[in-house]
Amino acid sequence: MSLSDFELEVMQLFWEMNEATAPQIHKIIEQRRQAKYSTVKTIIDRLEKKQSIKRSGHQGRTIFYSPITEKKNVRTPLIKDFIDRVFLGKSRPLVAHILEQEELNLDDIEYLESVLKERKKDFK
Amino acid sequence: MSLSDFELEVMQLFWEMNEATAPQIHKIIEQRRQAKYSTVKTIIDRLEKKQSIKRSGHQGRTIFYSPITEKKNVRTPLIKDFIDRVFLGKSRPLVAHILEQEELNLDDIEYLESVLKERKKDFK
DNA sequence: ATAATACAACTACATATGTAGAGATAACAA
DNA sequence: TTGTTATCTCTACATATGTAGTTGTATTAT
Repeated sequence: MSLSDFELEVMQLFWEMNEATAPQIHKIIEQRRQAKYSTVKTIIDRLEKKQSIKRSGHQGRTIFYSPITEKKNVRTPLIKDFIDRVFLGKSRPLVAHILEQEELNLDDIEYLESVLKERKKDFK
Repeated sequence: MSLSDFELEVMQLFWEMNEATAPQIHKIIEQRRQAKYSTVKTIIDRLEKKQSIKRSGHQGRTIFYSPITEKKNVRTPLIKDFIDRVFLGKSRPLVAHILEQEELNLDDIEYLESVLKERKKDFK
């Protein structure tokens, strides 16, 4: 089941925190932009219905949730879809764009060089 | 104005063809999946309303449309949004994923190596 | 000239999504 | 113990999107 932008934003928090309550998530989102508690809770309810998170405990009435879906399993199809939609399935121009335009420090560059070198071995 | 998936798919065709009619676009989409003419025409109408394409001529009643928005100007913010949404703004893990997982031939790899080498010069 | 066809223009509708209010009640504070 | 607060649950609603039907008429074919 695919996730909406807001749902993905909340999932990122669950992946980071591993376990969190709706009030906790709300407080974090609130620092980023205006959002009512009930809005955030609705997103969490939808994530639960989509089986991306599950109830993992509670303190009093307050429910703790934890991720079910793994980050990697969400990201991988998103990347493929994105490349298909925006770059007609060709990853090279996307990578080229990022390497040329997006923020990368020397460490990033050297790391990516090593990844490429590794990948190159398959062809020799 | 952002484009939906379907709108983007149609824009890709306009970028490729530079000028096209609704029936032409419909015939192409139809080869990919089931889609009525009126569905495709609705998307084209929405692209026109969003000022992504404009009427560039006609033959009889048949209208020719051409892109207004450039591919690059649509792609660039999409890439940034994607990295923000899916990778919390960090491009390195996205690139690493693609370099490791997505299809690349030797030519792609050598090209990307050269891009990296070029980019590296900024740091020296 | 008339019938058939193709296309444009308009309207409609279900679903997903972002957004939030209202009501109930458990937990807490005085 | 009783009022206050925090939290859950349920409901609602506007907009974007994918999908398509209908109608009118210009164009084409016979």
